[in-house]
Amino acid sequence: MARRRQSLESAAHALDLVLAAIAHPARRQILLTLKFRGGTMTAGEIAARFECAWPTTTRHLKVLLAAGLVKRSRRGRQIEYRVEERALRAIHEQWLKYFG
Amino acid sequence: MARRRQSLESAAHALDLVLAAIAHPARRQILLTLKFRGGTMTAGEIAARFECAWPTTTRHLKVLLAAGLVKRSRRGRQIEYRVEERALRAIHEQWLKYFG
DNA sequence: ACATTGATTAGCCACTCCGCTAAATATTCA
DNA sequence: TGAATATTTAGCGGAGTGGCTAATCAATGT
Repeated sequence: MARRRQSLESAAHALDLVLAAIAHPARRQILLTLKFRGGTMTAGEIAARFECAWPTTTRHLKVLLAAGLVKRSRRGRQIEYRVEERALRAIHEQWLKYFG
Repeated sequence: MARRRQSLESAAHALDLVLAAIAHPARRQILLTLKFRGGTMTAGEIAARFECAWPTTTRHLKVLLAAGLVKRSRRGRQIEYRVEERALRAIHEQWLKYFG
């Protein structure tokens, strides 16, 4: 039962991370851009498409990463980010579905 | 076309308000509580169910109100809040549907 | 080894958010 | 009118967010 409680708490925390992540328009835009362009882009490609400075984009990516909304992997000198749409399902599964 | 652009911008802004509103766990809890208890509660009933001080709850309600997620109406000395589930649909209609 | 390219981390600053308490604003009732 | 009740508004303070520039790390090519 303690385990059950803990897993519920983790789930709640996960939802929290996801909803906090998508609360910022720039991060939603990053996810959409990734999705629209085949699901995978390098950090540079992403940064190039946004007005804000590269380090700012990096930080947004870090928030998305912490929420599980993107994964990354190094590819030579570049780092590839791919969108993890699965993580978005928590929004419905853990919250939205309770409403009509 | 100017009108079209403006309406898109308003929609984007509306989505922004909704997502910012539900980013906070207390506000999600308020919406769930409202829903669970028949959709309508007075400010006092809501405040009584939360640990934070009454003015804090009032401010959360204000954020939800600005996002269109609740409506309120005075009922004698009390103020009734009701959940507006319709506003939640923007999440799917204007963003989530673009993902798998 | 060294320079170059790709990306992150460090650190600063302005602003917002969210908790609180105290004061103000309805509305009802005596 | 004045007291009591229900709720909001004002205003403070600490913590977090998000923008920036400068510095750093990692991988490649010469």
